[in-house]
Amino acid sequence: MEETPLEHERRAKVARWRSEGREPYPWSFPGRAPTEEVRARCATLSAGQEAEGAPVRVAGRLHALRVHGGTAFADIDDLAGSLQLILRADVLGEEAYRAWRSDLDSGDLIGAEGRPALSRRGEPSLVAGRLELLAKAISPPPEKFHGLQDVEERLRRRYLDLLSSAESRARFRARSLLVRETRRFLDEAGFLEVETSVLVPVAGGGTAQPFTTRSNYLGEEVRLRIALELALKRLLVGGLERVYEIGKCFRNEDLDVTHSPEFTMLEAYWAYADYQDMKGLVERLYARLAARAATLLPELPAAQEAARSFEAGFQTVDFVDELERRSGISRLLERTPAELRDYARAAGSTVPDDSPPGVFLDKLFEHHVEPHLVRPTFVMDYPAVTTPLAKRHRSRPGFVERFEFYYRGMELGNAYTELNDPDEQFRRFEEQLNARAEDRFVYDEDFVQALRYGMPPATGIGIGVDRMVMALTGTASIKEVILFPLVRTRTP
RNA sequence: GGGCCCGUAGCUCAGUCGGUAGAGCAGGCGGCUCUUAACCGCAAGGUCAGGGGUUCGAAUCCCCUCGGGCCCGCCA
Repeated sequence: MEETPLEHERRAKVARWRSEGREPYPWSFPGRAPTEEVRARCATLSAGQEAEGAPVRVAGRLHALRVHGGTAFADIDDLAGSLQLILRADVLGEEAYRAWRSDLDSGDLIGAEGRPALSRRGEPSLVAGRLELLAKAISPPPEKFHGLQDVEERLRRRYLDLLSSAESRARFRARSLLVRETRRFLDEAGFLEVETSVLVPVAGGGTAQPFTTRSNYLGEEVRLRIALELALKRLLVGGLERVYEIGKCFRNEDLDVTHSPEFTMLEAYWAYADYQDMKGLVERLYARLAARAATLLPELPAAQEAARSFEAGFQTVDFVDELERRSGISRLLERTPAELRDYARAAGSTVPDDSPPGVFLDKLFEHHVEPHLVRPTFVMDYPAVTTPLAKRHRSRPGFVERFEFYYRGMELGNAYTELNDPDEQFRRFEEQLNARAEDRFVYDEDFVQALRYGMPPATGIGIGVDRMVMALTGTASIKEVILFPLVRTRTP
């Protein structure tokens, strides 16, 4: 690996430390308190005052070092905050002070022990009586003020993004805690978390292109799942009644601001309930998550706004009514497929002529309605044509019991009253097979077999976890909520 | 798949009409005991993404390649 002159300089410092018998990469730093705690202890001090009592130990990454002759100010970052260390020649000793002043580089991980104090200018600080190098950084961190601006570098080397951006750390921490909150919510509602297979013989539950690979053991081609649906419904047949899974799904398609080939899906299935029950569950889940995000990210306007929006509750619109209203096209359901296709074309879609009519309706909806679904919105009751896994509507012929929900023009999830009639399921799969010239859709025979044993009436939902985090943290691109998004391998 | 844009020092960015490479931060040396994007002085740091072409002369113009971004299309 190439070494820059800066790195050479830092490596020389490591060598010097070692030659003096000091370890630049020690094993631990016990008894360390979060910087937050020191800041809290400073709250009762007045400017220039030092706290009484036992010294405190803190550790973190050196972010800036301001040297003023016999005093130096060092800012360190840890997970949740940052803290100024005050290094003084008269506290550390002249010789030690001089050594630290020249040995420390930004990016170094250091530990300090000392007393909390407010600086004369009122900055919460720790007056360091002892310092320890915990890990020497050979490569310098990104520029301290602007941070890492290069989008490519941020994605390829996420550690640099995280170590230089408190905002990025806060976003990914929020993601983790929101997922934890989701689990807590579903656990409390009596759902059982399960893990089903990522490697499957048939990638069902959608029509997206799967990734394929090969099992040496089986000597067969296997696929990465594109959805969780068919596995979880089998568990309903098996009597697990309320199940959910949060896990990676894979679709061999393009990456854009709302799609990633590898993404995290939450699906939940609830026996003896229908899509109206699921609507209530979604409303309660999002109210809770948005409130949580708002407290996690108090300085983020988008998080505060999301909390207000979801607390106010969802509006409910009807798919066909809303589409007719927004597009100005009347009697949509009486239109011929050719008419619908022409409307879709006029809306800028290039769908093939032989697409099923439901596809045209979806395109029209995407174009005319989706951008307007800014506040939390349930879109209810879809025409049956594009939804082979949902149950027919109890009172509207030609419709299925399905809703999607939206926020800020982005689809966040999709729910049905689940189809559990094995014969009708078989027919719907057949229709889907016939509707497509290319055999992208392989139907899952064993799933129909499972339904023959009886699946309880149930509702189910799929929620894109990445999009959920985007919505609640006000993040515009899915790549910014995925730690290591898929990027092309660099060829030298 | 189509269109537009970007790639210059470790990082953040300038670079005019084609005239031979600039700043800030970081790093080095020196100064400074309350700064917080600290400050002041000195010195150093370049495969201008890569390759080819036009030209007396290319970071700059043209072509190709690589990587990335945005928009459109496709992906229920």
